[in-house]
Amino acid sequence: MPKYWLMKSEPDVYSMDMLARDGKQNWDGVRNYTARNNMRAMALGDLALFYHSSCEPPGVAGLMRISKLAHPDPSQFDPKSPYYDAKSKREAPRWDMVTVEPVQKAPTFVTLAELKADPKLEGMVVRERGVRLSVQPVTPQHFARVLDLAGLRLKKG
DNA sequence: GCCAACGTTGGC
DNA sequence: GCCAACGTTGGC
Repeated sequence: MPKYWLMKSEPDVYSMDMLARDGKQNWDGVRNYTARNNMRAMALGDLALFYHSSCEPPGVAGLMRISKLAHPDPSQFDPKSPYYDAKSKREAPRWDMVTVEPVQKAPTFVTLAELKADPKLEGMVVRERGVRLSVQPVTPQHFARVLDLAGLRLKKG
């Protein structure tokens, strides 16, 4: 059983289009323990919604797949990186990243306002005010509904 | 640009 | 181990 996720990125920094162009990307820079733990709970083949945050409008821009399990994020050891963490030791890395690959850009961008307006998406974490978790779990029901709104269709296995 | 809500840090 | 202060997230 695959699990489902939502992962936020500011599109100015990294967007769904860039992921589609790059083919795969290390999801680095996560510096929140809950978000990190969610990445550690991911399995190969898990699907994630690519969410654009801090932009107008915020919302779901596409679908991606986890292609490499959580492994240490090298930026934590790089003093020149904005994600540098002086307290993290190489023998005990504090921060992980996963590698993601694009599945498909959403034919229809689904805005946060639309997510909030949909009765079927009640309880979805991203809708909650003040919750700023950048890697969050999504229920299978919510996930299927968002794919529907986005015009995304999974190939039948 | 504002600022509420949050997570983290560090003094005690 | 409490909790105030601080820095950050992220919608608006």
